[in-house]
Amino acid sequence: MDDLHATAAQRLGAADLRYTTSRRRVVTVLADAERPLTIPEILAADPGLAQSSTYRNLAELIGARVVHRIVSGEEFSHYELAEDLTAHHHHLVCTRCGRVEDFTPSERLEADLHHSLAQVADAAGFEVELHRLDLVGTCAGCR
Amino acid sequence: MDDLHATAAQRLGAADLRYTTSRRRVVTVLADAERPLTIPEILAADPGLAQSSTYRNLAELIGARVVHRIVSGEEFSHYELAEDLTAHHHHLVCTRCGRVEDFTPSERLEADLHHSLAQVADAAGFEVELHRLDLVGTCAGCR
DNA sequence: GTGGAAACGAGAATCGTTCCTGTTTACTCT
DNA sequence: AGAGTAAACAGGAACGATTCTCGTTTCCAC
Repeated sequence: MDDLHATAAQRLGAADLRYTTSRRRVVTVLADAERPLTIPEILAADPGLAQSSTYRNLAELIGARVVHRIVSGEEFSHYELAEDLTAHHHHLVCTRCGRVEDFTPSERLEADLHHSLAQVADAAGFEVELHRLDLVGTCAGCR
Repeated sequence: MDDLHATAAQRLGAADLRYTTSRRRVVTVLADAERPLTIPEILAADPGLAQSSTYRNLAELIGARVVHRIVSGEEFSHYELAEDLTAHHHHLVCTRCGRVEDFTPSERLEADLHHSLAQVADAAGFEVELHRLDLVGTCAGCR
């Protein structure tokens, strides 16, 4: 997890940005959570953080590919560490409470996906950056 | 396509809503487009539509499961007919221009997906409503 | 140390979307 | 047909998550 901060610092540095204390704190909050968090959740997890700075820092962390933003559609966006800092995974989005959880599909499905999607993209002349696979429904707590 | 309007009318009726002229016009615009449209695009396609009414009607059409909303994250949301009124498909989202295109994966991938996702959902106690699979990247026109 | 650029943070501004409200439309029941 | 009633309409005001502004503070290089 020391590793994580080293990587974050390096990626920010590559974009001529500093890995300041408040940016490190945002990254720490996201690393400690085991699911994507909203801005209010991030601020609640570390009350020392200022809202405006956190929005700005998240934007810069996203630009440096340290953080990823998930726009679920309802209310707040969710933020999590970039996939290559954790593990490739997808999301279970609850339409009742808005909560977002992570899940990892089987290796086999993931490999098939990659293969099939590459074909589709080629055919459309589309250059794939990433793929998103979300399950939308009702979580265990809301059923 | 007459069929489409009949289904729309029926679904609205089930929710005690009327299939009025302006709602029919919104549905017609979406049916004529071969990709998800934004509000400005819908209004441009039929200048007789009022913005506020269109937002409200889209919300009601969504509630009646006639229309589906895609929140891409940047600027406007995109709207399209519900999948069971067209065909099951997914999206190519361009990060440069914000355009959203449809694509249909192979039957086989789709079947595998269904199977694997059902397992994941069961394990998490999650009740799946639908799955979303998006390819995010750069479209042919922006490369 | 000192200069200058980057980052901070409180509040203002932005803008897609939703809400309010008076008017119009369209079914239903005589 | 005509009145009564509820839904739908449409213009504009309001909302709220996010972004911007700008004066202050921090940090790094020389």
